[in-house]
Parts: sequence; C-alpha cells; structure tokens
Amino acid sequence: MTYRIPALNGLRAFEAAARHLSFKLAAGELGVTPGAVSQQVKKLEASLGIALFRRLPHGLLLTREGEAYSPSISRVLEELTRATEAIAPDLNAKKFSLGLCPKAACLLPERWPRHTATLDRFIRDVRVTDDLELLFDNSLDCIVRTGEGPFGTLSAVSIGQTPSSGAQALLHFVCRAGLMTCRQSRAIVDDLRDCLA
Amino acid sequence: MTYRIPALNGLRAFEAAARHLSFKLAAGELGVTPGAVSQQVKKLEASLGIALFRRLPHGLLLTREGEAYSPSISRVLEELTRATEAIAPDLNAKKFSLGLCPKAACLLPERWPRHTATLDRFIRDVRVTDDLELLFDNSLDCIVRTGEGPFGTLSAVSIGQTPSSGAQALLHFVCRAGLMTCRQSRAIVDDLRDCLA
DNA sequence: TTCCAGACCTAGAAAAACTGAGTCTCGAGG
DNA sequence: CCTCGAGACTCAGTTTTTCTAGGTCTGGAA
Repeated sequence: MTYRIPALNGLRAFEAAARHLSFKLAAGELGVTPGAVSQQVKKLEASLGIALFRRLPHGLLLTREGEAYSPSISRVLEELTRATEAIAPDLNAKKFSLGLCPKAACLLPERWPRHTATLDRFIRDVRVTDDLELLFDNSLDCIVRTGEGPFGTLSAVSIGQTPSSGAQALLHFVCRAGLMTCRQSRAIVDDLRDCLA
Repeated sequence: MTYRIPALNGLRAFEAAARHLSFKLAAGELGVTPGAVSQQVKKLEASLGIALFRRLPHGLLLTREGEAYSPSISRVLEELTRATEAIAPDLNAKKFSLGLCPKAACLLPERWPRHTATLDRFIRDVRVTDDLELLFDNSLDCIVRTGEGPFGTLSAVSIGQTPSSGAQALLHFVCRAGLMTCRQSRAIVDDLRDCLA
C-alpha cells in the first residue's frame, strides 16, 4: 500500500503554474520567487521522467501530458482543501502577506504588525500599498487601509468605528472572501481593535 | 484559487501512521526513522491546530478528527497515484527491479541486495541478467554487472575502480539517464561501494 | 520487579528549498 | 536592423526543513 507519487511540493508549484501558464504569476501566488517555481517544476518533471511544460520565451504551454495531469492535480488539491477544512477550519499553515497604506501606518504602533510575537507569527511580509488588485492575484493576502470601499467581492471589516458620532471607520481590514474567517485574519483584526481601543 | 492546505509531506506521514496505527511501521514503509514520522505528524497537528492521534505507550489511537481525516487523505493519495501513473508509468519513486549478472553476484555478499533492510526497502525484485535492452522497455530499472559498455544513452557509474593499476572497474551500475540521481540509485551505488570497500 | 516496545526529545547533520543576480531568447516597436 | 522588455533559466550561496542518532520515559508482560 505504498503510494508511488512524486515529491508533493513540486505538485503545488506545477498546479499553480499550469493554472496561470506562467511561473512568475504562480510564484506570486505561492509567495516565492519565479526561480523557485521553475526549479520545483523541473524537479517534478525529472522525477516523472516527462516534460509537463513547453517553455516559450514569453510564457508557457502545457505538453499533452501536462494537459492531462493538471486537472487531476487541481482536483486532488481541491479535495485536500475540502477534507482539511472539514476538520480544521482555521488552518494556520500560511503566513500572510499584508499591505498597509501610509495613513494606516501612522495610526498604528511603530513596528506594527511586528510589535508582538503573537501577531508576528502570522505575518510573512508587509508592504506599503493601498492597491486592492493585489488581493486578486494573490500578491497580498490582506490590506489594512484607511480608504473606504467599494470592495466588490472582497470581504472587509471596519475597525475603530465611532457610531455615536456617525463618523466613518478609521481603518478597514480587507481580504478575499474566503480568508476572512481564518485564524490569521482574526488575529490581525483582533490586534487592530486592541491597538485602536 | 490559492489552496489553504498543510505541508504535504506531513500528510504522507500521517496517512501511513494512521493505516498502521504505529509510527514505527509507518517509518518502515516510508523509509525513514520513527522519529522523523513522529516529528512530521506533530508538525502537521500543529499546523492544523488539532490532535490527530492519541499517543499510548504501546501504540496509537486516532482521535475523532484523525478518524475523519485519514480516509480522506488516503483517497487523495490514491487519486494522486492514479493520476501520476496515467501519465508517468515509470515514476522514479517506486521500488527498483534490478538485474544482476552472474559474475557480479559472486563478487557481492550472499543475499545481496537483500542483505540489509536499508537496501531491501528500495528493491522490488531481482533477476539474473545482463541484458541492457531490458532497461529501455522498463522491464528493469537498473543492472549491476561486470561487463563494460558501451552504454549508449544509458547512465553508468563504476564501482571498485583501482585507478593506480589502471585496471578496469569491477562493477558497473547502469540505468536510464533520468534515474541515476534518484534515491534508489544512490542507495544501491552506496551499498555497492561499501560491499567492495 | 525487571524487561521491552514504542513514542518522545534534542542536537547536529544532511537534504531540500529559496533567493539574488546575471544570462538567454524571442517578440514588439522604432 | 537595432534595442528594449518580459519571462524563463542557471548557479552559487543561504536559509529552512527534514532526518538521524542517541538517549529518556511510560506502561504492559513475564
């Protein structure tokens, strides 16, 4: 009953690259450099003994085998996601890349969100930016900003609201819809509330 | 479309341990030490934020969550195996079928390559043969023989060379090019070197 | 009791993954 | 026909992860 399967991390790289048909975009999604994705995919191809991609100077094409393999792998990862969420809804496996707008940075403690070890655990990196687009291509997992919506299909929660005066919220925490309830988001929102309390 | 899933290698450890209800047996199956399995599972549990096993002094019990998770993971790995075999029948993660020429057999320990559990893990079966053709149609994964090349597109490494006397190598390990760097090949070559040292 | 099996822990070694900087190739635009 | 830009590749070096080796602890069996 021993499974004959390739190194699993390479599969993740392959799946993302196949979806984007780009190592660069896949790298963005996975939070690594394009070189890393390239290497992982190459190693996977070596271990399978077949080519999955045809490399073109301006992008990728799947080979016939890659074309056949990619949807299977996507299905596998989806099923894995489902199974995992069923038993562990707030999987704590991925650190967040966080965007922070300049005004928000002023309102928050000096080294936020690195000011406490508790929160730091959930943060991979922080960039100063306000660009919600970055959430869609997975360059960022969430953004903390002063600017209002509309946030479209994104999820947002407001922090520092003062309903008595009718004033608008001071800060907004914004992320893709599926991410709002996960542990990382909750930790960040909780901490923001503490900081503005 | 970013999958929120735990580290994949830990899942393999978990799945094997859940099937055997033993880290030790799982370790045997995976070709690592029990400590490694223990650590992988522990890390998985940490990233999920739940316990998968109850540790007893003489074995393991699945928790309720582990009980729910294990069949899902088995299914996922099975599907992965199926998908992989469909496109790459000679995946190099499998056990090797090994050819051995009669002279080589004389130079090596009695039950080689079954003489140590370490090496045995990587071997599916052994035949006495010298026929390099069998490597091309995947009847065999590798051949250990005294005969020289030419090996053409095959990869070969020499073992027991005595360069000072200019004598030729005693043994050659031969396999298809893509297989030379894989774990199985390395284990076999290392063992051959030990045996002739 | 004493043994033994199996899980656990920790330090250090080994392997794998990632980065960063530079190269190469092609397509587009002047 | 050049030059530029994008994207993939390579390689060395670093960081992170994984594995091992050796020792501890616990509870069941003789």
